[in-house]
Amino acid sequence: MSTFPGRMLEFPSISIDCFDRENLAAKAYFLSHCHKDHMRGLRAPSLKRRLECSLKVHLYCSPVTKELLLTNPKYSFWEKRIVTIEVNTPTQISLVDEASGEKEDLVVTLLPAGHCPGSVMFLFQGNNGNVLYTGDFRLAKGEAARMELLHSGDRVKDIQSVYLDTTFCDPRFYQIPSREECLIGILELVRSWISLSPYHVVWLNCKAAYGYEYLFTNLSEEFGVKVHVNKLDMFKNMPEILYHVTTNRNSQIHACRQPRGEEFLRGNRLPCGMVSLNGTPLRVISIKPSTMWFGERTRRTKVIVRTGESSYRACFSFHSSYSEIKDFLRYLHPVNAYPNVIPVGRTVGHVEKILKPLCRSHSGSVEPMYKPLGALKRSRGMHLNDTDENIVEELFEDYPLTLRHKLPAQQELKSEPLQTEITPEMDREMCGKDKDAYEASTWGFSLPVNCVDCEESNDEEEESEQTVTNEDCHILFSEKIDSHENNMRKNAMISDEHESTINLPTWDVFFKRDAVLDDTVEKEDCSIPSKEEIGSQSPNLFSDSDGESTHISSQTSSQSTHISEHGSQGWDSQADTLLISSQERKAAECGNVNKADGRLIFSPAHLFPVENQDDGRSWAALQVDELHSKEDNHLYTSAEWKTLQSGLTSQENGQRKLGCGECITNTNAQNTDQEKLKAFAKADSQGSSDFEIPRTPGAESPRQDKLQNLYEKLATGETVLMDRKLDTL
DNA sequence: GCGATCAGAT
DNA sequence: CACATCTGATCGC
Repeated sequence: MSTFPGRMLEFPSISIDCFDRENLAAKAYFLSHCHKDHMRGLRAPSLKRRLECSLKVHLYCSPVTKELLLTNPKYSFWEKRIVTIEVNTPTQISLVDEASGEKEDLVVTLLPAGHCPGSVMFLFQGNNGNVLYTGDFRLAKGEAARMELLHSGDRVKDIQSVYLDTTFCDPRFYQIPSREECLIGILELVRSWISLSPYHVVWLNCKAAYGYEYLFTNLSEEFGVKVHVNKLDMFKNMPEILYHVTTNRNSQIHACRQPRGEEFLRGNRLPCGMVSLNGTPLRVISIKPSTMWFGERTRRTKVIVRTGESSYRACFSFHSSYSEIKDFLRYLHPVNAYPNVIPVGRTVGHVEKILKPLCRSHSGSVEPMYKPLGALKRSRGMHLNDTDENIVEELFEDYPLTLRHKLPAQQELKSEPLQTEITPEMDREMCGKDKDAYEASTWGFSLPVNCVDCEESNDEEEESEQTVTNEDCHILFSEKIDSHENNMRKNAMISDEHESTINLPTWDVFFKRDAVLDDTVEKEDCSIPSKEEIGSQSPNLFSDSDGESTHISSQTSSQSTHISEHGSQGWDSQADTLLISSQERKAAECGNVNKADGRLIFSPAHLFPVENQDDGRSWAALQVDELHSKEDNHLYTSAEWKTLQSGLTSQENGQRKLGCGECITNTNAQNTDQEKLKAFAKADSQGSSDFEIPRTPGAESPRQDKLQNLYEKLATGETVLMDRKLDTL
C-alpha cells in the first residue's frame, strides 16, 4: 500500500497519487492508476472546493484511468478537469501560479507500468532535472531497457530521482513467477476442471480491484467462456475487455463477488447464487490469486497450490519482485531513489539500504571512479545464473560510468545469438543438455523456498534436486475440446504481432500467452522440443490416458497429479500438492507458447521458429471487429485498444489540443528515431516467425543463409561458433 | 450526517 | 501471505 505523501522534492508544486493535506495547494495533480490507496483525498469536499476556485488546476492521467475513475459518479466532478495524456507521448504542461501568474513548464511522459489497466509511471522533465515516479508497477527484468522514452539516444536518461514502488523490496520476495508463468498455470488448472463437464465451474476469488482483467480476457479467449462479473460498466468503452466479461451467470468461469459474511461457497454455490445448471448441481472450485514468492536460490516454484478440497491459490502479483525492482533501479541508476512503500515489518532505513547501492548518490562517494570492467554487467538478457550475476553485481554495479545501452522493445535473450556476442553462457543456453550438467554443478546444494505457502510442503528439497528433462517441459492437456474451443485455438494461432506499437513495451506483453516471456530468473534448460518434435517423438505426452482427467504436471509418478471428478482424489495426503512445476515454468521461459491441435506447445524460441500463420489481423482484433459490428458506442478502435491497458498509443500527433483550453505540445525529439525503429522492426518481422524483435539500431541484419545454417546446427546440437562483432558492442 | 482513522476481515 | 478493499466502531467537526 502506497504511503507516498504526494509530493516530490524536485517538483514540490505538483501532487501525485495523494490529494489531501498539503497537496490541496498543488498546481497540478497526477493519478498513476485507479486504486484507492493512490486516490486518497481525491473526492474530498476540500479538494472539490479547491477545484471550484482554481480553474487552472487539472488532473493528469492516462485515458484508461480517466475512464475507470469517471465510472464512479463520486468522481464525476473531476470530469471537466481531467487531462488525459497518451502513454509514451512526451507532453509539455504549464504549471501556473494563480496568484502571481508565473508559469513553469514541465514535460511529462507516461510510461506503461504493468500494474493494472491504465496504470502508468510518470517521467517528469523540468528545471530540477528528470524524475521518475513509478506509481505501482510490475515490470519484468529488462523492461526498463526496452522503454524508448527512458533513453536519450542509446543511453538511459540522466535521472535525478526515482520514487519507487517498493512493495516487494525485500530479499524475501527475491523472485515471483512471471505473469506468463502464472497465467499458464491458471489456464491449465481451469482447463482441467471445466473440461470435465458443463457443470464443472471455477470461481476466481479476486479482490475488488482492477488488475485481474488480463486474466479474464485470457481465460475467455482460451476457452471461449466469458467470465461472469458483478459489474462491467467500467469497461463500456474498452471493447477488448468488455467482450470477455459478462453479467450472465450462466458461465463456467466466475469472478463475481458478494458482500462478505455469506456462506456462499459452501456446497456448490457461487457468490452470484448459481447452484445448478438445468437442475444438475454445479461443481465449483475456487482459485484465489495470491502473491507467491521464492528465494534467490530457489529453483522449484509452485504456481498453483491446493489449499483445500476444492480450493486453490494461484500465483499472481501486481508488483515487481525484489530482483525485478533491483534490475529496474540498477538500470536507471538515478542519483536518488525513494521508496513509496515500506514492506511490512521493515523500516525506511532497511529499504533505503537496498536502494542506495543502486544509486549514484551512493556509488559516487564510495566507489573509485575507474572500474575498467564495469561495463561487463551490461550483457543484458544473457544473465549468468543468479549466483554469478550477484558476484558481478557486487563487483560492478556501482560503476558510475556504466554503459546502459537502450534495448529495442522485446529484444531479449532469443535475439542475441544472432547479433553481437556469444558467451559461454549463451552456448549453454543453446545446448540444453549441456546446460543441465552445468546446472548440476552450479546448484550442488538444496535451495530453500521463502514462501509461506510453500513451507507447508515437505518435499521441497527433494523437488529442488530434480533436473530438467524433455518430458518435464510439457504440460499435458485434455483432448476433449468442443468445436468452439477449437475455433478459439485456430484463431489464437493468428499472431497479433504486426502492430504499429511493435517497438514499444505494450500491454500485450502482459496480456497474451504467447507474449515474449521475461527473463525474471536465471536462464535454464531450453532443450524443449519443437512442435514437430513433440508430434513425432513424444506422442504419449499428449494422450489423455484415462480420458476423464487432465494431467497438469507429470514430473514423477509420485508427484504426478490430476484433477478428477472426485475432487480430493489423490490429494488428501498433501495439502499443497504441486501442480505446475518449475520445469513447466522454465519451459515457459525458454520458448513461446503456441497453440495447435488443442494443445499448448512450447516451442523453443532459440532454435525452432514456428510457422507463422498470421494473416495480419490479431485474434483480439477479430473479436473486437465482431463486437464493433454489433455495437457502435465504442470510443476506441481495436488497434487503439491494445494501448488501452497501458495507455500506449501511436505517436503520430505532433501537436495536440487537449480539452482544457490549453495547447499542449508534444516534444517529439525521439519520434524520428522511433519511426525508423518501427520501420526497421516491421521490415525485419516480415521474415521472422512467431516473435518480432527489432534490431539494435545500427546492427547488421544477419543473412538468411547464415541464419538457416545456424538453425540447422542448433537443431542438431552442433557446437556453434560465431564471429564476435566487437564493433557493435 | 459526513469524513477521517483504525482494526479486522476477505 | 505483506496484492486492495470494504465494513464497522469511534471520534470530531
